[in-house]
Amino acid sequence: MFLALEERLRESVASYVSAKYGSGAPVVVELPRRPEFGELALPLCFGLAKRLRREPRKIAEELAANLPAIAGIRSIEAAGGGYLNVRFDRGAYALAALSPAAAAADKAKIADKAKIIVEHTNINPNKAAHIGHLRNAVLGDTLVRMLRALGREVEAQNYIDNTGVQVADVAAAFHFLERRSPQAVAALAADPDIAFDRYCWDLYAAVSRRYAERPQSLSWRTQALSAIESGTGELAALGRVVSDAIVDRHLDTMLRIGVEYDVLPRESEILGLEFWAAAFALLKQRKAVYLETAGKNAGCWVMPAENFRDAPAGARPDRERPLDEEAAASASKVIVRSNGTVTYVGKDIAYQLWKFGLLPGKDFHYAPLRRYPSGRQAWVSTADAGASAADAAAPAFGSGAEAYNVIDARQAYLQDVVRAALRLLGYERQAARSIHFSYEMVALSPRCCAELGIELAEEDRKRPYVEVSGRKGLGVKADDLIDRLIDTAYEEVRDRHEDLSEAACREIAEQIAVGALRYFMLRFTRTTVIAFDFAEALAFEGETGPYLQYAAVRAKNILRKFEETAGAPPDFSTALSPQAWSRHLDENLWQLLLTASRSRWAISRAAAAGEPAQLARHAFELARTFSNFYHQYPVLKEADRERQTVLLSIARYVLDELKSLLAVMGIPAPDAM
RNA sequence: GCGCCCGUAGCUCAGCUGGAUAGAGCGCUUGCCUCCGGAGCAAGAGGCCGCAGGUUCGAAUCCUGCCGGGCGUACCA
Repeated sequence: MFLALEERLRESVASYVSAKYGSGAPVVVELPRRPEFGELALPLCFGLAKRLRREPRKIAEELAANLPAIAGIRSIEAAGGGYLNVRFDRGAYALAALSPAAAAADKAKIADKAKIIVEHTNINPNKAAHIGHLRNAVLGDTLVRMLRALGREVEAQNYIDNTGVQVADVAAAFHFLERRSPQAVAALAADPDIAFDRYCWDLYAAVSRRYAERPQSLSWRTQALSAIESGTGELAALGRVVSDAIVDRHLDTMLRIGVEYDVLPRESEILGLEFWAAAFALLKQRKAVYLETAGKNAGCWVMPAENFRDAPAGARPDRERPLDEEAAASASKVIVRSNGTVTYVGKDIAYQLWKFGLLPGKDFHYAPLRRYPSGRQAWVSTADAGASAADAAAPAFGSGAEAYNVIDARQAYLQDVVRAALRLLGYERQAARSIHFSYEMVALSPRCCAELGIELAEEDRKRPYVEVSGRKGLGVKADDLIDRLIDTAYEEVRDRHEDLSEAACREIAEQIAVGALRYFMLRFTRTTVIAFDFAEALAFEGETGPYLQYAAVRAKNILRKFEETAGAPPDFSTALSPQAWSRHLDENLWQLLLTASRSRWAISRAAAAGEPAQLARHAFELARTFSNFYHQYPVLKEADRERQTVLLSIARYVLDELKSLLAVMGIPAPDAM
């Protein structure tokens, strides 16, 4: 609704201005900073002023007087130093916003049908998920939901690095430290009394300590790594048992917060089905990599640094000291190690190529992994063509037109290397559409460390925050945080609802916990380091998920109580005339309705900016405006029937829009709180 | 050293492609239940937007240089 009108305004003004002043510049439309300034503002006269060498205010006045009428817009006036303030025809706008046609018209405008692949979560399957992984999953899942809400086809992929060092370390720990067989570990993983992911969390920290204390035990890692890569032997079997069981736990954890995946491509298949071999052949053929013969990288296949660094120091003429050979070698990126095994970057290059359908003749086989309660089916890659019945039924994964890689900012360097590989292979367009959707880490605040009883090293004590480290076992586990959120919410719900059963309270508490957690992760822009603090994460008041949920509950209550006492409400889309709207639509009501009507605009703006936090902000603004309305307008006590219908229809409309915003953020809308 | 990110109210953060009087939440102070549940509403105090230059009619926003802080720069991912 809002989007359509904004579009119409932009086009109309642009064509008039280009005809009158010959300016082809795109017309920028912004939200006025104060409501008195109208619904939209055009700052274009400032730009015109320069070209025309006239005062912006004068141009604005001229435009305001001469612009042709635009349907749905009541007035355009000059304001301030040269703004054009635009006011809508409120009655007509309200009527249109509430009509089912408005929503349908928005949905019909799907710009692009091409498939988008969003890769997120990507947790090493060797230990329990922690809060950093939650940020990744919430950002990724919200991105998926935003794009889907805008009508795009989106494939959610969760890449499983089941052949890397981290899994090798835990496999080695079971083998060498605990002397357990794959069968014994499988039994451990199946034991309902043992949280296997937590068990591995501790074991991973233990083996890392062991490496630090006795470096010679690092040979365990080497043995495990090569066993896993060849796929044979006890250590390889351990690796499989560990990673499969942990992946299952991760899916459980993520499902708790409403995160689902379409497909889990695994690194074992990148290797086993020779995706990597095919990619390596391409890289060699294009001379994107070469075999280093001297220096510290001797025996490795490397990619020279100038391919992925825009301005290497040696290439800059203003630098007096050019890069010497030693430095050049150390800046190169090793793709294949001297022992012949491939690094993560190499495997990721193969994966990215597959995502864009650039490995001819290569595809995974698939096996069904789990069916979500929502009905969505998750698949996992497999090398085994034997499961052919299911395999044949699997959707066509991969071959996307665009890929978002939700990966934390610390991996920017590796992402640059992967993109450089695409470019070197001649896939310039795909490289440009392989987007590193980066975000800063979640660290632990000093207070949080104190609360967890973590003893900090001397140098860490002075820091503003401490990095989470799986290797050190330092962090807050995702499930622990979710449990605490539920417990805290449960106490609150219990206090407020003596009428509800324990199970009902529990369900509401879970919804509140998810709302609190997801909103917490979304409030921050992607470039902000979150210094995690329990007090902040567990807050349910102010700008929090539960505040938004509470606004929805209040709207539901109004409508429910109305129905209980007065029967079915009228059809709001037809019950009121534009005149009726104009009679009752005061400034507050108008601002509320207007804010609600901007939800789709907010989604597309947040998607375009790649910043889910903007969406969170908008949803909060809507909830806040509604809370004010709730307090100020006693809907059920309203004696004037027509006025009551206006109020009710606004409540209905806000509820619908708020629910759709919550859904895009993956936040449940409880019936009661 | 080089690259990227951050520095805005006591604290935690917004501020969209430069635009109108710099915003929110928490905390603090003060009001508000004859109520559709207060996880709320209203009001108030609180800001050399790190510093210094520059570009511009106009800079929290763009450029340069400093000063703090973080991350990266692995044959880990």
